[in-house]
Amino acid sequence: MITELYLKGRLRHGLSQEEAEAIDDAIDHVITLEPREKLVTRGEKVEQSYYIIDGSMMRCIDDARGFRQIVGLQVPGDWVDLHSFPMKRLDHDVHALAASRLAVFRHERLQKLIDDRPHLARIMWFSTLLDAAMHREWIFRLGRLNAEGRIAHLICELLERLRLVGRLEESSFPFPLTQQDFAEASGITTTHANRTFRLLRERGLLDHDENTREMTIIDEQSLRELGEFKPDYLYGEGALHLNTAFADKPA
Amino acid sequence: MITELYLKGRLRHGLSQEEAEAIDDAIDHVITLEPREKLVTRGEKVEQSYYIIDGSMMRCIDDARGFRQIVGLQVPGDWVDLHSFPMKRLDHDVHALAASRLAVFRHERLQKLIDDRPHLARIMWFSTLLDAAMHREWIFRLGRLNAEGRIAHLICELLERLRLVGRLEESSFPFPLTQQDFAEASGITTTHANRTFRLLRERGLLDHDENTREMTIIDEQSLRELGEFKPDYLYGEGALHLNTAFADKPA
DNA sequence: CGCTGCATTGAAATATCTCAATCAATGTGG
DNA sequence: CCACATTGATTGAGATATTTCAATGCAGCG
Repeated sequence: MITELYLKGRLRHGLSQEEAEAIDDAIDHVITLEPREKLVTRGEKVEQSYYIIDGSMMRCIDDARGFRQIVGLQVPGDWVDLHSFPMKRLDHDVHALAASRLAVFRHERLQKLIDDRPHLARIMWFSTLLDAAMHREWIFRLGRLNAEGRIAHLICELLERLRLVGRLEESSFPFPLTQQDFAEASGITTTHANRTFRLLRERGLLDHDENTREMTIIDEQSLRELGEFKPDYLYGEGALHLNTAFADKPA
Repeated sequence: MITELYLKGRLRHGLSQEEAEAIDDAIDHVITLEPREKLVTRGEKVEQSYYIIDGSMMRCIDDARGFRQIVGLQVPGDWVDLHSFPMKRLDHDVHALAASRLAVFRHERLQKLIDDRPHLARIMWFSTLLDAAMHREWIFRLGRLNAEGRIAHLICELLERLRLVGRLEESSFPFPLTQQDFAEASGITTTHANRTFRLLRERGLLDHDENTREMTIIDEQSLRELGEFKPDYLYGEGALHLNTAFADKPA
């Protein structure tokens, strides 16, 4: 199954086998992207949405001087821009981070998919609401935390999301973000992001391999405290058993 | 019509008369709130959603020390927490700002409403996506703008949203936010918000009546430049010959 | 080799926060 | 009517966080 990670750890049990297959069948084709390749430009009219099979993407808005604010990061199992299906255009750009493989869904095809299956329409609605919940948490992160907290929170979020879809091996941080990316996602300068990482290193919360350039998370618990990270917003349900809205009626 | 402002200036033309009436008919009852009254608490399980007939609301997340981050503001014509319909609980608190009148929709009733009318389901999906677009713009606002820009941007957004639903008379700012509220929505301290307002006043962009405590917007154009405000993310009709998603198929 | 991209550091400038205090308007109880 | 508490706006002075600008180092790569 190409879309096997969709909502994994969240509502996967709310999808019947038949529905899951119907989603897979609705794929138009699969594309691959180079690292950092641009996929969609703000304002463009779009006719299809993308689902991440493998890789990672970012969504960003540029300021007047051309500096970038990352407004969202997407991992395997996420739709990059499902909201463009109802909206028909995006209010932000979309780029690949790592080399990525995406499933392309034409909106026309999605329309048919949900015409036949109202339950799938609500599943898809639900996944765009998870994005919105993450947006709100990012507003909190930028509005209330200092540089250390912002970076700690972001790391915790990514760890948790990768864990949910089973893409987290060991404790090394498997996400292709440079310090500049962290800065652009955290509303701080690259210089300051660098100094912040040094602080986190000095406190023994994480480490950075000089050679492989890979980050290792040493003390996730302390990072959570520093970033005031509570993962409930990633589930849309708090405890999985609370959400019976969709689990009740698989198909 | 109680919900006559719903999506006004946006997709109102995408709603047929019959659909608009069906929404009104789905109202369970109407409640009123005192200024600053709390409506929903983060994490609570909810069985209904609220639509603002009159008044204004805020959505907020508290930090570890109990300080508040406002993550969203709602005006007449908005749903406060439509996302709780698919999500079943909220990741943030909801409070009234001004005295408000809300229409209450039981989820059960909403379910019936959209079971019969898939087009309405998509309309409601669309309105939660508008919220998400505003969230993204707030991430940009907090991440890339300084205090002046953040406040200017917020003022511009509220002016534009009130204009869209026809609730903007003259140039005075008709929104019951204190300087502390502005601070809590902008990731700055109240003290600094105060100094920022003084700056904006000294530059002649706005004014503040000592007696009535009312703010007057003098130079909206300059505020837009300062806040790098581009209203496209609000998906208003004016900017939106592109959005034909729902206009195509009113019922 | 000499690129290029990314990480790193220093020093000075600036934005913002913290804490403490004052003021004006409003509302309350007596 | 006054005394008093409350709320929101305002200000000052010093501390701190973050930015800016400029420079260096290091690794991979053609």
